[in-house]
Amino acid sequence: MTEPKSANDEDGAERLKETRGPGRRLHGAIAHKLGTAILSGQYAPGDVLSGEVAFAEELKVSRSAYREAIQVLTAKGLVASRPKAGTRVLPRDRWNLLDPEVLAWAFAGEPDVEFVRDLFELRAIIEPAAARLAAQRRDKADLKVMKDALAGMRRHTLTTDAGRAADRDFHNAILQATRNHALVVLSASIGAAVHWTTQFKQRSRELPRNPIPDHVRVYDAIAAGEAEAAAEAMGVLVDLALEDTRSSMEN
Amino acid sequence: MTEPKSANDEDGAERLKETRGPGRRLHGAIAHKLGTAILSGQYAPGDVLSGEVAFAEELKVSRSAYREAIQVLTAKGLVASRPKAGTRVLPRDRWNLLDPEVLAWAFAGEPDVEFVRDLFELRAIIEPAAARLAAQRRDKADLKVMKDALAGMRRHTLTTDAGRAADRDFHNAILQATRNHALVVLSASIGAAVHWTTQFKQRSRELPRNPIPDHVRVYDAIAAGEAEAAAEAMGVLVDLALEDTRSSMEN
DNA sequence: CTCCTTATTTACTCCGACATATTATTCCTG
DNA sequence: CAGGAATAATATGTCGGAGTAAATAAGGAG
Repeated sequence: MTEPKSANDEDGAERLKETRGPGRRLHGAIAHKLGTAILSGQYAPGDVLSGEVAFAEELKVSRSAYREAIQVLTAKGLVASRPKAGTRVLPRDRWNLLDPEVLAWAFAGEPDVEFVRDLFELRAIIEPAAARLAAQRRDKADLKVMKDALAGMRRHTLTTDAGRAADRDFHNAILQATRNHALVVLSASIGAAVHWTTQFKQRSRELPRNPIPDHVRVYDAIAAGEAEAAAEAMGVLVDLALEDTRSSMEN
Repeated sequence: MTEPKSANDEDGAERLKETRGPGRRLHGAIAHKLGTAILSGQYAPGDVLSGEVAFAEELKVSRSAYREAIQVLTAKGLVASRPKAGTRVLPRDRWNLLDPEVLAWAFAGEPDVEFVRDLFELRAIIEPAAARLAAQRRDKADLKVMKDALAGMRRHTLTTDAGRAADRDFHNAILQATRNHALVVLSASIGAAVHWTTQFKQRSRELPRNPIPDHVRVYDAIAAGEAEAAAEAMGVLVDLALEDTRSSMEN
């Protein structure tokens, strides 16, 4: 028996260590644990977390580690803490949902259907506009990156991690080609969102449709410098992706 | 002389306390100090900050406070620290520029012209699309909030804080009416950005143009449920705002 | 000479106890 | 009953030391 003698006491601590690895610090693990708990609705907005000392010793960690984790959550707008009042979960609209890490926490459990819809709606706004700008501003280097990414998608298909990475690279390259730093940053968030949703998509079943032609159409329009065509092709692409995801979430 | 005896040593510490107030914790002040330093280019990506102990005692704060500040910066993607290697400033595209606090830091010093342009380009993408959705989904309560905000803008004008707050409320109400949580969250970032840019705008001179009619046009279209008209009116509004800001930044 | 292994050193990481500051609550006074 | 002062609860800030991970340098094998 390598198990701890008092399974009940060490329960929280054990679960914590599972999510620890190289480069993954202790406070990071705590933040992850609390973050997913909040995002999954285990703590509702307005709820107050049990005191610093109590929580720290329940998790078998020092107060410092716990506090640093709380600072992370505070920085992402999930909680706020004041003396005497305790640490409260903030209302949802204060949450930094576009933060890649928060996004990851949101999709750690069962993803919220509503939120996925919202995310796709955001993609449907951003990406066609980005494609339009990319068609106007891309240079040869951008096109090469996109082309390579397309090749990667063809080679690996979206059922593999490598394939999904290539997909992300493709969308990333488009954002990059807009020469707009704000959009590039958004790409990190949207990329993460796409990653989680497509991964979710894979869970239920194989894709019935080949996504490559849609991507090629977008690429061709951008390469030709046809802004409106690029925007339209990207709009179609996002719509189809939404359809696929929706249908796979319903059953 | 109320100055400290050893001006040199306490320099950093003094500057720190200036930014401290009620609700503003020590580590928050440190994060603000370092955040603005990074955003202003005082530390370039790749630079390594002087060690934990050294920095902490230079600022006359405990290592714990310093560490908590670093965790905040880490959470926002500005820095990363590893044993032996030290704490390094990450490349710009890892920065969470859409985080309201990061945005505030970015505009704490002289705003970067390029970045302002990018931000307006993002507004020009998001807000018309948001207006389109709002026209389709708004209810009576949404319209009332917008109407009140418009009244507030008329009463106070954009030269006052109250007027700018009303402006923000108006744009916020539109985002809210989209019923899209992801967009609402973005509004926090964009709202902050608009706040900083308009504040910057005021610095140089009075506004030559009355912004109210543009806003009324948007409101009317949304109230009438005319999606395309709302999108177009909002597009005009953002374009004009960009023009105003651009002209005031050039001199 | 090059590459891999090992040792060392350096800086972050985590700890826990102590002192302080803040504020929600309570209770007292007018 | 209302307002304000005392109280208690809780987070905030401090300190210094032990632990740990990783970059660099030294040493050995091929």
